[in-house]
Amino acid sequence: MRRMTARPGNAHQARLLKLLRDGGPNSRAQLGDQVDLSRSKLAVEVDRLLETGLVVADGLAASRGGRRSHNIRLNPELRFLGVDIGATSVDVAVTNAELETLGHINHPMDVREGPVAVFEQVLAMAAKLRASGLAEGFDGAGIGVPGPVRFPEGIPVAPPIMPGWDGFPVREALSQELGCPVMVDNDVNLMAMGEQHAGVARTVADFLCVKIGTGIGCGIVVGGEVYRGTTGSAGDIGHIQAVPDGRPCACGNRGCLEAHFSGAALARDALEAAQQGLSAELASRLETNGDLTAVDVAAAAAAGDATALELIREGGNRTGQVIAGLVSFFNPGLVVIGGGVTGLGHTLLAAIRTQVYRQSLPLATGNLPIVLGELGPAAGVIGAARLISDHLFSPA
Amino acid sequence: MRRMTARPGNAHQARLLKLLRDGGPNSRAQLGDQVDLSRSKLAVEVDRLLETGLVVADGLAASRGGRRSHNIRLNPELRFLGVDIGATSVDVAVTNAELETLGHINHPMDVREGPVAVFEQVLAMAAKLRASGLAEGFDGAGIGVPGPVRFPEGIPVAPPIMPGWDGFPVREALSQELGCPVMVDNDVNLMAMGEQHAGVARTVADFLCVKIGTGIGCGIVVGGEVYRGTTGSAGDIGHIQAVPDGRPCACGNRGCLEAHFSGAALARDALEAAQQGLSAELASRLETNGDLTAVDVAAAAAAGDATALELIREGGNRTGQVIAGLVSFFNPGLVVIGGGVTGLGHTLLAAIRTQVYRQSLPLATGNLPIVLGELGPAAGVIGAARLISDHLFSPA
DNA sequence: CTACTTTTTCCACTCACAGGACAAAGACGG
DNA sequence: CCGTCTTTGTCCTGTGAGTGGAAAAAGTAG
Repeated sequence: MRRMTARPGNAHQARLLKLLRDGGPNSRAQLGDQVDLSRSKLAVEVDRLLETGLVVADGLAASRGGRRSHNIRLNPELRFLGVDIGATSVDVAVTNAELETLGHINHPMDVREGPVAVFEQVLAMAAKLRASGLAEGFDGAGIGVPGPVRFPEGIPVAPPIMPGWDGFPVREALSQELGCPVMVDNDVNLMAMGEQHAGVARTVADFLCVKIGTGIGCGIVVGGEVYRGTTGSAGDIGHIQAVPDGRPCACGNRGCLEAHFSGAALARDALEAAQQGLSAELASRLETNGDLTAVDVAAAAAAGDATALELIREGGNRTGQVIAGLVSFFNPGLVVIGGGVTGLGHTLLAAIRTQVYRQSLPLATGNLPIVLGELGPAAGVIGAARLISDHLFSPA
Repeated sequence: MRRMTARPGNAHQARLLKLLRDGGPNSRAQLGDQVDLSRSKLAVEVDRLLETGLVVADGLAASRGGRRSHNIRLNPELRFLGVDIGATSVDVAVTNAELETLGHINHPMDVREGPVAVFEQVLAMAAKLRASGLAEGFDGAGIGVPGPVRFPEGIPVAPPIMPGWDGFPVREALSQELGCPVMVDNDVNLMAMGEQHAGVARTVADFLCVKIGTGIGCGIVVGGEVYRGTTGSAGDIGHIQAVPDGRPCACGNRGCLEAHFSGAALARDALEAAQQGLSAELASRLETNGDLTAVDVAAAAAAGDATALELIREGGNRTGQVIAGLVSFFNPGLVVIGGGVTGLGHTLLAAIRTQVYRQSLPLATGNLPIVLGELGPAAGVIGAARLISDHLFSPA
């Protein structure tokens, strides 16, 4: 098919598109219940949307007691590409316009290989998804990168863990290659959008989404909108001091949260423990794999290894301490914990909760859920699809 | 005069009122340059505003080369009352509709005496201002209280330093007494609004406003709007842990920022130092006054007293450390330092700056001014007037 | 006094939208 | 099977907001 290029012509159409995206097929009458428009006006706007091809008829709706109505839905042939570039792997997914994941693949890849190599990989993965019949082309793509982004231009700025990406015109380059509109954002922000769209944060206006992976970041949502800060580096909590005069960090300071707890720090601590003979479990895993990662620590903890549990608990305490500060400051309605270390599960969560509930004031914590993300590795790509759909479903 | 009760009838009128508030008298043509409306539409809306009495004619404008235009301005008889209830004193000011302070008085008062006693004082001060001819009555009042507020209802919730205020219907009670609309907010938020309206933050959309007085709080402005959090306690940074296992705090924890640096903590430390004979300067002041406050420390520091300087420097370091974390998290475009301890001046500022610039990443600090508030004790009352004017100049 | 600007008013025209009337299509009871 | 009721979809007209051009009003500059 020819790719869609139409955009909503006004705010009403944008509203309707978003309702159809979030609510699935709907009759005109049901839409009318949700927007404050006269039936005539609604009919006009729906007709225009049908003309653009963004929306198509979709059979009869269930009867509500009288004349049955015809459903309409977003064009089922629309396809969005969601790309989540992590520090050590790339996730790519295809969704329809309702942001349902149709296919999702993951490939290990070091982001430090630079934008050219990474994009080659991303394009190959996109081609693979296309070849498997899930899409003939893409109507838009959202890209998440593990570092701060100058959002309007879609360009990474001074990303600490992505040497070689600074100033690279990601948005422009990928838009060219994919032949469709592209939006770029920090991967943590996308995770927050993902959990907001389809995960635990569906009903919350103000929340924090802490992602603990190779590094540590935090998505900030204010009034339902992602807050990115003055230079796009908001939520960069990995380098908040967690331990006075603590471990040296790559950033040049000491005691950064990231230096004490993150995928990388955890692997290092586990290796140390294994080598010092503190944990038979970890040592045997080291023997087998030749290396240790956060996954090994999670497995060891699941097997009841005391050292692994202690590592997780201590890391959780550190993280919880920082989050407690953020909770006092930001007073969110929800805190979501996600990222690669979600596998550490409830040991981690319990440690974080303990710190936050102990250190922050009751008014801020009284009704504050602290939960694990619901979507796991899909949060990023769903958030990416959501990002581009928000863009495309806004008036031009 | 009869008090104004009119409100703008639509968003255009609201926009015009705010332009006149912030820009002073303006001709229709000048207003036309700032709003995106046709001349005819503009004329209609201005006429309606003139009819309501909110706006009046104000002579001829300066020539711009052609026909001279007639200025219009907000009714100069409109009066707002700004009230800033601090922990240890009350500020009350009268402004006109352009938020220019016409009179400002301050009275020491302990907020712990409870809402009834405090309001008696506030009403007496308002009466005094009225009696001095500055106002015949008030068209609206903004109230700042030193604790979290459930904003829509204007009711303090669980305020730690204001026993007896929890759940007291401040908005309703004062509205009754003053006979005009009232809005209530946290005093720190009002300080932020004040600096935004008439101080250092005029051009910044996202900034933090740290107020160090008896306690420590932080106003958060996102996209030009004050962010209050889910339960109204956002910005409550006084109980963020600044020193692991540090001093015990009234909140039950240890090492809270407020326990280590605030007006109260500074007075306590100064007293200790004086009694231990570490500072002749402080000891002599203790002799004279029978007590020591932050003001004495400021004076001693200004006189070059090493102990006082050290106290300030250490407090600034602690505060700077916490602010550094907030800067990493929030990535503001500006940090304003204000409150009672502003008298500590550049010694304090230098200590804070050092910590922030050292601990936060360059991307966040690169272009980040950290400055003292410009308005001093007037910030709160101006912010209060701004709060109620924002409310009254919005469509009903 | 003349030519040119700027401001203000006036007016006709467009357009979005509401809301009623009516037709279409089904549910349901008899 | 038929008539009545309910819901849905379409048509149409009235209304009010708003635009933009023309012209009048009131200046400035030379």
